[in-house]
Amino acid sequence: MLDRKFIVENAALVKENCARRNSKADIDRFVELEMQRRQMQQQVDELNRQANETSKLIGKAKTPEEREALKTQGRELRDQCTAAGEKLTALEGDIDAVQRTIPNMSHPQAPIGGDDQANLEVKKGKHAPPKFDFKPLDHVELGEKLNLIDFEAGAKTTGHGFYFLKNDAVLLELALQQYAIHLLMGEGFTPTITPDLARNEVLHGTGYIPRGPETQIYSIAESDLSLVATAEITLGGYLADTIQEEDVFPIKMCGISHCYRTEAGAGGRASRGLYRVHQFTKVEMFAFTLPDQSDAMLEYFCDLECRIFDGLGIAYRVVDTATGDLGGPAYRKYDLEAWMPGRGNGGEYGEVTSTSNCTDYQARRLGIRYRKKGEKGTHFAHTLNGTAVALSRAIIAVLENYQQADGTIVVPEVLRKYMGKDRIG
RNA sequence: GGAGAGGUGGCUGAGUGGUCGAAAGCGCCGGUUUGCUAAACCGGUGUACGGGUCACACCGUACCAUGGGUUCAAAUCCCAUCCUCUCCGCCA
Repeated sequence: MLDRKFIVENAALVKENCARRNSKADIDRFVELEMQRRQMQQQVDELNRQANETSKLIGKAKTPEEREALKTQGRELRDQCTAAGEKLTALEGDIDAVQRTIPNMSHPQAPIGGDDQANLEVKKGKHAPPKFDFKPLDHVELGEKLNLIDFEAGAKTTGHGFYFLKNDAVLLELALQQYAIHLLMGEGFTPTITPDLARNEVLHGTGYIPRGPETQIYSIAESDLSLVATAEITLGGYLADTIQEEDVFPIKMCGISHCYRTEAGAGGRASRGLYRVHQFTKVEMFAFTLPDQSDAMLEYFCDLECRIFDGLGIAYRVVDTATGDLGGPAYRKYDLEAWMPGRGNGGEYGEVTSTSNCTDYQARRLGIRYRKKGEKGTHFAHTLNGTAVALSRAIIAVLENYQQADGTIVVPEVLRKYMGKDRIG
């Protein structure tokens, strides 16, 4: 979330930003509520002060009569204070509700536009899309022919959008994980395997909203836990409510988790096969940085994502995400779209990874702060997240790009040592 | 799952109703002393919000796991929840 003081002092800028980001957040209402809250806070403080003063006098009262009179006065003051405090709490609740709908500010260079049509292609990968001298199949057909993916069984046991990976697809998934993790460890990331569930508070902190009408999140009944939609949630929560020393940054972590998404409202969108599923595995990168490090870290994350797909020998393009398509927490976001020969009519790019600089938007709610040497007070860290490999979509890209005329799949060079074979089928 | 113990500042750990934002020690920062380092000694050292200042200083309020309650007054008493530790059971 944004800083309350910042919103009040820069209401015009925040409004303008909301317009660019398709956000209907009511800034005027926020400012009005916030002014009321400040006033009420002062009132509560003042009443508290008087009540405290009175309490101290009771200890020093000389006569029982004086004592009783002071007690009565104290009781009245506390009652007033409680009443004012209740109003204050109510105001804070209202403010929070509005505040959390206000998106992050946007990078000045992020393309301005209402949706993904306005995304700006900024680069292409090293490899060109493959040319086939046969009609390429899509991953669903390939998965079925080679007995790699079983959607029917997934639907039977769990429901639409679930699947079993089988046989060499299992090795492929594990190989992709290993490939990504080894690469990231070589870059100084601390690898983790995170919990797949998180407290709702942590979800909120990272900008995810469980139990809303359009939530993407599965909640666990009778608890304050939800299944995570990405390890970004748990990794972001890792340093929640801590104050770090300035010199620990940047902190680079990565985490493997399962990711669960309800995909509410996604009906009708391109969603055949593994592309849009309710559960997949992902290797996620995450960084905590100082404010002046986050721009460079975003470029670095993007570069790593490119290296991972260049290494796999898969064609892709990178787009700079338009303001209207940024979501809540991101200040700037790059998506990497890999070439998927089985998609659309004769192949299309499909999003496989995404990296965002969330500046202090998540850190503020999560309470991730740092202290500068020789300075009073604290500052909020910046957080960034990026997909190293989303396994479901990476598997689509590998299967479709590496299919051969004889129906087999060649295993990308970099995965062979992890798979122990160079061909599927 | 059962029984017990406990959650206090960066850490260890006192504190059982007002004089407590909280002793003491450690750590950390500054200083004195000193060939250097160490030791010793002196001083300082939480966070947030608001007021105040050019900026400091300073003032107010809140915070001793979390949420309620009792009381004029709660770290301290009561209730609930969460978490940690030990033992037993169970289990991968």
